[in-house]
Amino acid sequence: MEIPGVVIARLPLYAQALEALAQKGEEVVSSQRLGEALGITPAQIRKDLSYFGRFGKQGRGYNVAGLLGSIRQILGLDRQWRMALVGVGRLGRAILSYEGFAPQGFHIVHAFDVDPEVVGRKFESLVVRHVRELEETLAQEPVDIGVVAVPPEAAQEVIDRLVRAGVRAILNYAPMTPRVPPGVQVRRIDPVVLLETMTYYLKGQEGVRFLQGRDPLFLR
Amino acid sequence: MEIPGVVIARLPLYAQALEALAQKGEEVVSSQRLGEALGITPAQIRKDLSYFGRFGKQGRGYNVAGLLGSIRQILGLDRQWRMALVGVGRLGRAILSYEGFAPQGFHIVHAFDVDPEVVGRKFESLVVRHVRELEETLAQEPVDIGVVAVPPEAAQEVIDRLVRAGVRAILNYAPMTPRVPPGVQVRRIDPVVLLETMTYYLKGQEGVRFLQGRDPLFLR
DNA sequence: ATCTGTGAAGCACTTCACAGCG
DNA sequence: CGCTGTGAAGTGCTTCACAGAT
Repeated sequence: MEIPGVVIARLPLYAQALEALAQKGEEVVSSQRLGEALGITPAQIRKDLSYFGRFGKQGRGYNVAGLLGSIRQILGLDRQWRMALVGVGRLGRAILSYEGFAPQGFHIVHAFDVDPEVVGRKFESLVVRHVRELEETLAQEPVDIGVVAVPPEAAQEVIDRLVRAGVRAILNYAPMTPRVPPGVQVRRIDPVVLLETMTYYLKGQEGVRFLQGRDPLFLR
Repeated sequence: MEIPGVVIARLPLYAQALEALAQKGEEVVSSQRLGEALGITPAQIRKDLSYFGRFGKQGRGYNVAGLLGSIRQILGLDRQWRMALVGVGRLGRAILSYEGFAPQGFHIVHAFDVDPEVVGRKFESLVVRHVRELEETLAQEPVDIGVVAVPPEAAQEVIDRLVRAGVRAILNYAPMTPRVPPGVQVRRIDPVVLLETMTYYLKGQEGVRFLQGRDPLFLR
């Protein structure tokens, strides 16, 4: 059975909420309560989970730790993931020093740049290599995911090279839309694009405009 | 007429692509070509634009500069937007030094934190105030958008205070889902959540799994 | 001849509503 | 008796296909 992409996109939110519940010591949660925490209908949550199996107990709800474990396994978070960063400017350094990746099993194991000021320097115990060594490095020590933090003009070429080097997932911080072959995953991190989707609703001066229709998945 | 949220979410992508075309000196673009640049069908683009008016010339296409201007106006980007940052740790400082906001009309005009090490210090010519001064500061110099870069445990309270202070849009960098009253816009920036939506497709070991169904809007 | 704008059809996701189980 | 799991119904977005403009 083929699972809607939008369902996969919600699973990490479920996992995040379940982690918070687990940390509070909650052992059981109903689709009702989980839905309230996430602004998602209980029916949606039950339907989503039903794509993957039966995780709940009727009359009781879901075991928090158990469901969290199941979702993590579904998402492939029961292993470590290796990433290569390209672009070690201000943004790239912020990404390198972000402590949120490792606890979820994501590790930046290579960093590349073209700037002679940066190549050879060490950040967070990683020596920056020149981008020209990208293919060679990834051939010897492959990664699962490429993280792109270069200027938008350079991003397409970097992504092409990552893909040719076998990378099948790209986390793209550059403000542009890359072209990639089918089967290569791309996700965009672009705060300005998100801001621009909010100003539309703000501009109605104190107007009472709401988000219409289905919540388009930058859910909250 | 009420416009689907998903349509609003695509407009910034159209604007971004049009800016790139304008910079290349292109004067006219068809829905076909624009769609190819964005991985969106031409019909989708024409339908989206038709919600707001008739911007094209039959037989020719769209004037790049003209359409860009129209979209910017629709999104409310024909003015400046004031933002307040809460949380001036590593992430907050990276946000403060990000040069991508100003060119699109977004300006951080206040920065708040609770850490005595940080309060009173100056970053990018902004003096960090204590969060206890948030309400007073925003009463005197209001902002349109709140940017939240505090630890997840603190985020809900910060967002509550921003909303009570009149902020109706939140850009949330904290890895949690806040509850906000209806009419308040929230957008999430969470690289880990996006990574986790990719690992699902990666884990099928060289498997040929593709994203199914409608592209869930973290489009590329 | 080309490309837009759009009603209508198609399709995918969401919500309903209830059987069934603890 | 509460809550899950799930077919069926409902809804809204996407794509089609073509009239119409240049």
